[in-house]
Amino acid sequence: MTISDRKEREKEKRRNDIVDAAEALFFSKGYEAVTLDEIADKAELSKGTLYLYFKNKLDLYFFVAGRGLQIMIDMFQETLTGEKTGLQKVRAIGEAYHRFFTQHGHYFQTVNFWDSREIDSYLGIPGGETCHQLGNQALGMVARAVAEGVADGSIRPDIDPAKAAVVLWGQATGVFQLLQTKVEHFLQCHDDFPFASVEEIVAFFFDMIERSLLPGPGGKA
Amino acid sequence: MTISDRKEREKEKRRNDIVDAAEALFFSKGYEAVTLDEIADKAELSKGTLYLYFKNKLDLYFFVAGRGLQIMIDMFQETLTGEKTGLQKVRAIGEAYHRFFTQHGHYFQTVNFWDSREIDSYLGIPGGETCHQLGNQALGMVARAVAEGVADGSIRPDIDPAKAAVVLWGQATGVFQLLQTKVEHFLQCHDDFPFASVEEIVAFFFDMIERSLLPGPGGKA
Amino acid sequence: MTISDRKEREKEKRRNDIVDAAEALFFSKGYEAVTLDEIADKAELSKGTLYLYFKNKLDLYFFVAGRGLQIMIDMFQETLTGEKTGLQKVRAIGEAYHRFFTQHGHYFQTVNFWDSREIDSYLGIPGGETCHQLGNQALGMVARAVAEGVADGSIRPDIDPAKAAVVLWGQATGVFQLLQTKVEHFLQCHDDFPFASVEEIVAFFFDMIERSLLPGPGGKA
Amino acid sequence: MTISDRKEREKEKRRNDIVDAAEALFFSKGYEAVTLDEIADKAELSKGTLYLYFKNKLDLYFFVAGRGLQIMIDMFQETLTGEKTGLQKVRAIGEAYHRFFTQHGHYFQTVNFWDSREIDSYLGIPGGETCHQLGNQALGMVARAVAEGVADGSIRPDIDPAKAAVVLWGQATGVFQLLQTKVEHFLQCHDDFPFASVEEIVAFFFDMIERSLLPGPGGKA
DNA sequence: GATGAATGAGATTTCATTCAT
DNA sequence: TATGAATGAAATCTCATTCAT
Repeated sequence: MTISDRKEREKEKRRNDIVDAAEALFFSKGYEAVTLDEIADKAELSKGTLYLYFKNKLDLYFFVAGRGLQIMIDMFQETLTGEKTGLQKVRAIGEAYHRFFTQHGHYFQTVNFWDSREIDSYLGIPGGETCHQLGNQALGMVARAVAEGVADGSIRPDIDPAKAAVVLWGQATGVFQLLQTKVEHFLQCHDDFPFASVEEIVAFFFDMIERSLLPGPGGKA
Repeated sequence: MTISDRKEREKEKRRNDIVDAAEALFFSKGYEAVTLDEIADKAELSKGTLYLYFKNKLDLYFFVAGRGLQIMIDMFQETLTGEKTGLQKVRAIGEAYHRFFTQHGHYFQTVNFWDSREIDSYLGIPGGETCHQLGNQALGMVARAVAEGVADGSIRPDIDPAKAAVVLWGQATGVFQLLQTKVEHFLQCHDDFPFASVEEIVAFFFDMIERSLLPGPGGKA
Repeated sequence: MTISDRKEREKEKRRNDIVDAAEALFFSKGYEAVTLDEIADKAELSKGTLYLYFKNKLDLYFFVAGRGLQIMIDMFQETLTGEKTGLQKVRAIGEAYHRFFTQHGHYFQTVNFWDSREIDSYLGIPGGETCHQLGNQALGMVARAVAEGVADGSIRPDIDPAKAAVVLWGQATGVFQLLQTKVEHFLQCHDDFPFASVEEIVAFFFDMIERSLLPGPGGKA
Repeated sequence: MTISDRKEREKEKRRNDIVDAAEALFFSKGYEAVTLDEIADKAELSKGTLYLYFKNKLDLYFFVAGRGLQIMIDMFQETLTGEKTGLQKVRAIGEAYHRFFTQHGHYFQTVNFWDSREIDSYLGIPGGETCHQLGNQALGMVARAVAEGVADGSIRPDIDPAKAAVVLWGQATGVFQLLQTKVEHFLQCHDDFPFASVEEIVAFFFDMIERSLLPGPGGKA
């Protein structure tokens, strides 16, 4: 029992060491620029060994993305403690997602990399499956928060939690992605319009979201 | 003059033929799966010749994305004719973007591919520069529509057009991307929540947007 | 004594189990296509354990070949019972070899695999040494039969048994090998010549051999 | 015309250079011990280039075998000039085959390597197809010689040329192969029987063949 | 301009074999 | 003895890109 346990733990540790090495490289050079030889070198292992632990380069990358998703989910979970209305929970998740984006930009990128792939392209790859699970888990948290908000009256009653979760998730991801890839440029080029800071944009985004969820006279006819 | 003009036109035509060939392949197999050999074959040219017209594979892909952006912008422009309030224009652009996504899913994907790249990775590549211009143009159209709305009172006055444009663009793109890559799965897996159809999700999204733009009592303090 | 005997027997049994597993795989997929992982799996052992019983993959294969040689030799021995002239014994061995080829085509192949290797490549490997012994034994049987034939007058007197044994062995092996590897094709492609059945070819071969061994006027000057 | 001709010739030359390099290595170390990197090095080309000219390592090896077969066939053709009876032609081919074996032992080995493979394993590989053609050609020469012998009365009339060709080919190949792989040992180990020299064995073999082909009283009923 | 052969790097994969436990 | 993780070398294959003609 203890022996196989130890083996299991060691195997897990080794896998982790590899992901550590890969992650550092992926973060510093991007997916395409990294070679498996480099990863093997950095992990002080042979290339063949990598293939004992991962199906291929993409699988390895998805494991990094999985880490990112896990960190993100942990941040969500942390933020949900304490008494909160549903709407407050939605906002809390949104802010946690934003903190995740800010504090773990590289992980956000890996998650996005995964997110922008068609499902068929990662189901069947262990790392991809993991991401899939975690992605669903995250979406479920949003949906549950919305449902609570509908139940406790902090969110307007005509909202379908599932629809809302998908839309909220897509919106936030899209906005953050845009900020990540184009932000430098937007803050420079104010030819037509004076562009605001990233923080202002994010604040505006959160305000928009809140408005659209609040109960009020604007209920869809 | 006329000679070099003709040369230029011929060169342009040839470039177009190549993009035609590349586009068909990219659409059917995705960027990575397509080889320049295939493109050269399909264009009935040698591989080396491709490099006379394009800097590299990515450049070629960005030219396809540029076509997509142009189509999208044309759709925007078309929809903006007639008497409309600013809010109606914003909605019209949103709906045109959605039509673009629906009717030109493959182009939407190429545009997204470009969109998810850091600026540095495409400035300096002709195709990338084109995308950059067109992307800015599109964003400008949104900002202008918002500004008009603010001016004509159809959009609440405390909104900054530039911020709003960035946020709106990111939101819509993120939602559509999510629908494109994960939609099949979402429509199947309604374990916790009954997932709605794509149309319902989109409708909900537009409703959210409109709510958040409307003038009303919810004005940010 | 009894303990080490038991150990020995157990070791032998284990070795046999491994050869059983390997044999099945080699027969179905050929030497190169089989991996030691597969063999270990099939034998329900770890890969490392295989190396406690065999020097390497080739050694293991030679053990299979050794089995084949033993079966062949047994078939030779069986066929030599009863009153027979030397020529009849030679023929009997030839027919037994042919039965071996027909009934144990896979073993014939393994034997051939060994046979076509240079001596240096298998001396020093236990399985190879075994094959070597058994091969010599088989050749000796042929030589003895020829010698008997010379003695009893059924084979022409100017024949040297050793030379004849080598030649007969090589001839038969070569013909059978050709039949095994190319037979399907030969029976189809009769463009220039109407190819006969395998049986006819074998019959013709035996007839040739007999003619060349018979005493008669054709004695080499 | 001349341009594409030159290209063709150059391509052929390049292919030949590669085969030259590969041949030298295969001859000195054997198929398995040679790596494609070595071949590329020796040919002063990149490994990728090898794959422009050959499907894989085996294909390359078969091209070497093809050279061997061509040399062999040329030796056959040379020997068939001049007035000869069918039987004399058969013998001449046999002796040429023996010279090929003696003077081009390495080529004989490559040919044998091919010969011992099942047809399915090399059809579909260009080099294998070439070998197949050449092998058939060689066999056809034997069959034709036998047919002539039957026609001119130098070979007994009840012989079927096709059957005889297959059998003769197999016999000779088998005997030579045995001599090549085991000869050193046979000439040493004369425990039971005094082994003769290689030459004597070959002479005996040819004598056997001739006896079995000659017209005479032993005609099969 | 146009060609296509050549490159060189790297992904992917496979495996026999070794070794620490 | 037995294990199975790790190795390291190699085969295979693919491709974007370059370059001599």
